[in-house]
Amino acid sequence: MKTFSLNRYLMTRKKISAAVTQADVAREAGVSVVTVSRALSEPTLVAEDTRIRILEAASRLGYTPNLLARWLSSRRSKTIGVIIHELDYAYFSPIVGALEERAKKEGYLVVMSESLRQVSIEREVVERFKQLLVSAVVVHPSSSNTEHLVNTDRAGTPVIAFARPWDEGDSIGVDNFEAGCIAARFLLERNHREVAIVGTDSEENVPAKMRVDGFLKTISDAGGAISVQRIISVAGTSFEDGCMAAEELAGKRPHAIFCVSDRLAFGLVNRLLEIGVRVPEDVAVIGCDNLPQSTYSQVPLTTVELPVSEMATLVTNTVFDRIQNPTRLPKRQELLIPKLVIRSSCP
Amino acid sequence: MKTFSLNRYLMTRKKISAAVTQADVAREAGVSVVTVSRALSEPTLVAEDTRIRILEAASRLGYTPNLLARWLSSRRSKTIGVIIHELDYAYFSPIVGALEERAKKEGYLVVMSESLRQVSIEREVVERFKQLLVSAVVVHPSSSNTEHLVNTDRAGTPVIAFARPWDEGDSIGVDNFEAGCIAARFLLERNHREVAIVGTDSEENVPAKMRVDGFLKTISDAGGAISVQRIISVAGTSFEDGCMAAEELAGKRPHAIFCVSDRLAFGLVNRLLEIGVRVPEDVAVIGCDNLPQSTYSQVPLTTVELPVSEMATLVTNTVFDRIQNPTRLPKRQELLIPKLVIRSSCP
DNA sequence: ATGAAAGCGCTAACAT
DNA sequence: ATGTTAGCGCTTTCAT
Repeated sequence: MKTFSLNRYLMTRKKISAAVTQADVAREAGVSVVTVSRALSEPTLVAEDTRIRILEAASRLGYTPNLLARWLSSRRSKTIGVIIHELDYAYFSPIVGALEERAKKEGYLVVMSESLRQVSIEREVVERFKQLLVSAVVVHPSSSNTEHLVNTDRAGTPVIAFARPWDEGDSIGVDNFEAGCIAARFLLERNHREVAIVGTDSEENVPAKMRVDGFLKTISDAGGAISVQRIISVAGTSFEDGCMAAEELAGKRPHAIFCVSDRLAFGLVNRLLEIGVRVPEDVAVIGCDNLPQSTYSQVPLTTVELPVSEMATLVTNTVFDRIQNPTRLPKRQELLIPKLVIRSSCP
Repeated sequence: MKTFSLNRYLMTRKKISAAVTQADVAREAGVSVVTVSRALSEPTLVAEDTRIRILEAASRLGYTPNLLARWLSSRRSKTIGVIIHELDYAYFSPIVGALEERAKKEGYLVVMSESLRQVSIEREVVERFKQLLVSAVVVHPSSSNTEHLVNTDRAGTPVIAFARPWDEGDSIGVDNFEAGCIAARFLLERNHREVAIVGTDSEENVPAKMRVDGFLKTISDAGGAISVQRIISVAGTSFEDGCMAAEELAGKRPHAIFCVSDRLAFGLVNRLLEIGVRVPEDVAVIGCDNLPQSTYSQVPLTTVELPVSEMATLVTNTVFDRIQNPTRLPKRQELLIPKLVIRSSCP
């Protein structure tokens, strides 16, 4: 009794239902398993007529490939692991979208996970991705601690960072310093005299710091044409944090306020209006990110737009370059330039 | 020469780096592979001291489990496939969040994919999930065509639908008819005489239709206290669709407008304001969904809130009930009741 | 162009 | 409590 039929025999006895395998198809088509495998993966290696016979047999039996088996024997899974900060941070979604679209074409699966901006979680997720033998990791780093990313990359799994520049590997970043400069230049241009900044305490939020730095630099370069009345630091960059900032600023008002993120600006504007401070009549507000909601937030937001769709394309291309062409050599380092979007909050 | 060492020998020659396997750990710890496997998966089956020895050996060698192998031999992958409409539809994110949290605890991986509201894509994704041997599929169905879901469920992979009721399987739905009733009752209460509805053409959007039906039913039950001046149908439920609706409604204005989705309402309000129609002074607007942005949209939106966090809990529990307890018997059918949230767009 | 043999790294079934 | 044996379903040599 051959192994194969013994197997089937046992299954029948135990009423285990098993999926149709390449072995079944092979028998049905009168060829060997290898030929079936090839007909499916490397069609050119199989004669036209055998291939057709196999494909027919496969569909007749309702064959479904087993990805786990496929991936295990080829020693890597056709998956791309993506790590984002949070799901409802709409900002990244075009990036994942572009990646998914390309992945679908190339037969890859995208596996997505949230880090909630915690390195510890990020590390765990990366670990899990490795166990899955992902072909590449795409990550929006949540801190400057990137040892685990460097190690993973060195160990042979390409890691591509986005949004936040990363010196030691492929990175499609944004020039956050320049973002701050752009905001400041605009306020100078519009002749706002006294301004305030709403930034964040969070040690790990380097991008936010860079934005503040760029802003301050531009202002100091302008030599006293404008003065920074206050710099407020709130705990995070959420809507609620923005509300808190409003409380602090309601008293002696600057002419304009620069928020290091749009969400912060949404909260700020919301609370200011509640308190009875008009935007932009009493105080102008400028944000940074250009989230989709910025168009129709309470007061449509003037903001510095991050070039997300450009990032989406670059990230996607870089990922597949690395997968298909595993030369370890030059790391890709992009630093995209943001651009101003003028709406009513700071006309 | 044992297979094992031959293997290593070849790898060395060819400079292939391979991961540390249980076999390596077994040798290091002086036990068999099975014992290693057990020490890792079923610790109670292994003596305290051997277990410790194995764990030490594992960490000394830097062992990482291979999920593909694990899943292949156990004939199912510890993954949960999730299908949502679109990534930037913030609405579902608490559901995925709750699922991920629980999944992490139980050692499962969440694999997420977008259907873009197309059945064809939904079908493809389900197919791919099956090939992955997912333990369960969680889906926000994009149409009433659910054959593929029924089949998958029957074939032994539990399928749990959310947001949209689904008769033939587990479903954690929302009472969309009641949502429409709630909106209508509120308008009646506030004595709006002439109202309009912004709905959608899209054949497949049954939830939207139900909302309209509930709305109309309540109004006709009220016997002429209120009249529906117009029912506008736009192509989808996006911001842009809402803008189009505004164009049509700007002329002869109703007292209040019910939009079957918040995004529609955002677009509507945005365009109305641009045209010079004030909300709520000239016309009141009520939406449906209660997206996070509704709090700080141009005019904070009065809307009918879908009980998302309740859904999140129910979905998560149902999923793991099914996974851990694969009795085919009674399907879970929940229909959650929405509730009104009053903000300024319709005070 | 096709096939036979040998694994991929792990778990399950059955001993002991 | 531990080991032996036999796969999981596929791909990858290496022959033919």
